[in-house]
Amino acid sequence: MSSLQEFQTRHDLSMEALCARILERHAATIRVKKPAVAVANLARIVETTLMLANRKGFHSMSLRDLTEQSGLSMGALYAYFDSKDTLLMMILGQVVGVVEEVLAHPPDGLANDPAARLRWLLRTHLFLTETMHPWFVFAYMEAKSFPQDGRDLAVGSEMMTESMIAVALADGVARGRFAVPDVMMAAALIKPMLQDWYVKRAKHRRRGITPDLYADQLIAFVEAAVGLKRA
Amino acid sequence: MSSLQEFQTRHDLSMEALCARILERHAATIRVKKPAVAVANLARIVETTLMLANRKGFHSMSLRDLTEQSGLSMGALYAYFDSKDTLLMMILGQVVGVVEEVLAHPPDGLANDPAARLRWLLRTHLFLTETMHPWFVFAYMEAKSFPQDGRDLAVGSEMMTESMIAVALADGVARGRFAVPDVMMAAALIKPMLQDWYVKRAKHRRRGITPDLYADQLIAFVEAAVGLKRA
DNA sequence: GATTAAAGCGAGCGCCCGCTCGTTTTTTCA
DNA sequence: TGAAAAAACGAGCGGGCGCTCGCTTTAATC
Repeated sequence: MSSLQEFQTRHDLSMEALCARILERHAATIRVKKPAVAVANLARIVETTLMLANRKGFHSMSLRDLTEQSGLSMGALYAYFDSKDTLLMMILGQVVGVVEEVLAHPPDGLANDPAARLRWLLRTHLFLTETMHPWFVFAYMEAKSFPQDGRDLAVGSEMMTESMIAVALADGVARGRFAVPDVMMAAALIKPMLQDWYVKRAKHRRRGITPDLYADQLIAFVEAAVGLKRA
Repeated sequence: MSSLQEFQTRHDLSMEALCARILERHAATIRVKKPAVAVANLARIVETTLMLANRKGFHSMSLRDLTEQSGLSMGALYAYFDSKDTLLMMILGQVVGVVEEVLAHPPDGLANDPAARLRWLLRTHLFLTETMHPWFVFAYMEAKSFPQDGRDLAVGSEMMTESMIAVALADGVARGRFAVPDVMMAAALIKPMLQDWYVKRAKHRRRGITPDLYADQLIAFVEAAVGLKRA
């Protein structure tokens, strides 16, 4: 896997596909029976929520804003969630779920090449957050105001990806490919550079940096930092 | 300058000193005449605001929360600001002002040593954000909900520190000390590692990482990444 | 210790919030 | 085609919001 386009053909992360998953997960509480209707409306709701929340914050977005922008009535909204917090948790849960799915299964053939595995991790993370940009901005920026279980979910997800980086680094050190004094610290330094892609995407865009370009530059920067030696 | 303690003796960033500066800046609108009283109450207001806003978001913090936690009445609060947004801008303005002051004046003797200047920038930024931790968390997390001029202020401040890093890198490249393919990109990658110290301080603390330790490790990581050659 | 200015107080105003629920509209299917 | 089921509607509810202002308390001055 090497380009954003390839990544996006491999994984269906369209709004419809993502909302179909949300519907599955919350079938018990969503009152609308016909899946086609439910998915379409969930898509409208989530799309609008991400737009408004990322513009002025989830808490500052009122449900009246949401009805106006989404075209659904107040009553219709409450057929999909039973409180504003539940709406938040639907979105967050989907983000965490996708991260788990996409990152936890690196392709075969990378098991014996820590440098390639690290490259795959960085690139895949960037392509994932690029594809689901507003979702990740939402999860990152609203984390502070999540209910307790949402906080735990988000922190757990963050720790998981960080430790995947750490494992790749440790493997590289063991095989003599990397020179890293403190593996956990290095992983902790790499993570915010990954996150910066979506947190400050407007800035990077303004500078003409594409996801592929950012990936290349980040990988070069990290490989120099961890002292990569040719195999 | 090499340790956090040294930094803190050099710069008075106590709550009182910072609020005295806020008072100066907003003397025109603050209705309380006696400086001693005004500074003391501003300190209570700002301290409480940072605590509540960093816990659950500035917008979710009500002024009634603020009266309860600060011990001041509603009327007393409005002797210091004329709207909740003004309170926000007071804090933000002080953060931006201090960054300007502290970072814009590197000590003499670093002019001809880009590696030392880069080290000084990284260390000083970390020590500054460590000393004013809640202020920086506030400015970073609430940025999205700033009024337009606040956003511009924050973005400008961020760009300034980033370009100071970029200038040091470019100087190093020109003098043959660094090997960096794209100076602006490298600076853009370094900035989020600086910010991670205060954004995720709880995590680093849990791992026993002190500011001095983080500074050492970050500097080592960055110097490897930019290919530092001995002078 | 009286006078006056400074500081502090907090109930109350109008507004908008999240959410409910009786009603209407649309869809389904014998 | 008409009755039942599903979906959508939106005015209205209690309550908390930012903010004001007439009043009380504290401090300074002679």
